[in-house]
Amino acid sequence: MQLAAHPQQPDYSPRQNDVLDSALRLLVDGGEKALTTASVARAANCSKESLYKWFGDRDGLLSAMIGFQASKVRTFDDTAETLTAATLQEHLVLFARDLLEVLAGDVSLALNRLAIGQASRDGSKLGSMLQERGRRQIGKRAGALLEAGRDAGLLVFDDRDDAYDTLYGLIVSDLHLRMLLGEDSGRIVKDFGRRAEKAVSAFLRLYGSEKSSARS
Amino acid sequence: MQLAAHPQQPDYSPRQNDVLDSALRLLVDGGEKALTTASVARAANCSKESLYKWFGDRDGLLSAMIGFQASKVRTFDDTAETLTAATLQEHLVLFARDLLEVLAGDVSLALNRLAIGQASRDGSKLGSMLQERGRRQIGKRAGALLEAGRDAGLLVFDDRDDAYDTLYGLIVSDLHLRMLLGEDSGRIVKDFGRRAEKAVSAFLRLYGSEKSSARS
DNA sequence: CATTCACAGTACCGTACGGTACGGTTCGCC
DNA sequence: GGCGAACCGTACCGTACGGTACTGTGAATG
Repeated sequence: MQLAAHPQQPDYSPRQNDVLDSALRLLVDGGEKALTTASVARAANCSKESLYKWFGDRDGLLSAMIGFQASKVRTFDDTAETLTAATLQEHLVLFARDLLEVLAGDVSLALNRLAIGQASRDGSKLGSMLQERGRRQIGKRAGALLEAGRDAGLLVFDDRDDAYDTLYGLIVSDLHLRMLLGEDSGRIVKDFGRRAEKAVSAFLRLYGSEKSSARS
Repeated sequence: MQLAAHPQQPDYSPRQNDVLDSALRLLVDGGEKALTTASVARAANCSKESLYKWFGDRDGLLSAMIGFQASKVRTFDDTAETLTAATLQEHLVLFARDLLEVLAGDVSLALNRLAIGQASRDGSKLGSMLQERGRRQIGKRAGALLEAGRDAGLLVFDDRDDAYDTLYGLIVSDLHLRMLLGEDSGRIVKDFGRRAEKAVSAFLRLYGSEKSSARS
């Protein structure tokens, strides 16, 4: 479990990180409407003037929040050992569970709602930022895993992105969107473990070589 | 292509439908921020007072917009004929294409963004409304198709919802979310036909009986 | 001690929006 | 013609928010 080092990026001071933490908390609790500059300043015990000095304007604050949160997601590579059919499946299930946990997280949902809300505005790089630092990053982990599986003769596919797209769809389907829409959490079965296993099982039936016999 | 008759619902007068149309147009063009009561009134050549009389308040207008749009989606059942392996595949591909077209539609994207933006607020039934009238409705069509396929011995599954969930994931994956995030449309391959075929092919490999030989 | 810097706290400004009230106009009805 | 309902256009009100300016304060620096 290693924090991903992001060489680029301005990177903020500890004090500013605290402020961003407060802002994220505020966003999670009350949605975008609750995220006013005044309320952020009050929650973080700082002045509005400092907010504007550090982040430029409100959009700058939002971008900083996304970048800050992204800097905290772990991107650990776990494909050191040589893969067997069993370990490949295990790693895939682990990946699927992690993906579902991340997508279902409070902060992730709040930030995605925020970015989607801003998507209609022209400039707003929030969407692409989230896309780049979120899905792309976790996708790299999956991509490495898939290629390792292919190198071990356990998976068969031409295009890695296609395979990953299929895997993602099998794991998530429209669950993410339903959560974003605020569907009563009671109706969403939180059994991510079972869902992950089923998705991986289906994926292996589609892309597994005959060498990897996956029985449900 | 038959309009679905929705017996329930208040249903608005033609004049009010025109207003809702203008409001949707406004939402599509400028996002939620552009959807002020004043701008709606101006675009629809009506008075704000009438808006408040007809829809109660701003939230009532938003709800009415969703209900209005949902009343326009066609839900035609096309499973009259007896299914063969070829026609089943054909119908599934048609369904997949329609689904993608609907999800990629301007109005659909705008309304989903709106509902997601409001999801953090407590009350806001917008999310469940969209869910109920959108996905549920089109899901009924898919469900009927899947069960017809099973009755014809072409598909094998225990739980219809599980099968539909898989089909949906294979078709859409995270494409919907990426569009909602406003990903540069240039990067999204608009080749829905090809995507639909690949998804259905994978689905048939997973759920098709040996009776239905699907070659890619 | 004097100076400077970073910052909190607060007051302030302009604007924009949700919602309401009112005058004027059209249309149907008696 | 007289009357009322529906409704448009606009003016209006209260409030909330983004952003700026100002004052006070504590800590570092010389």
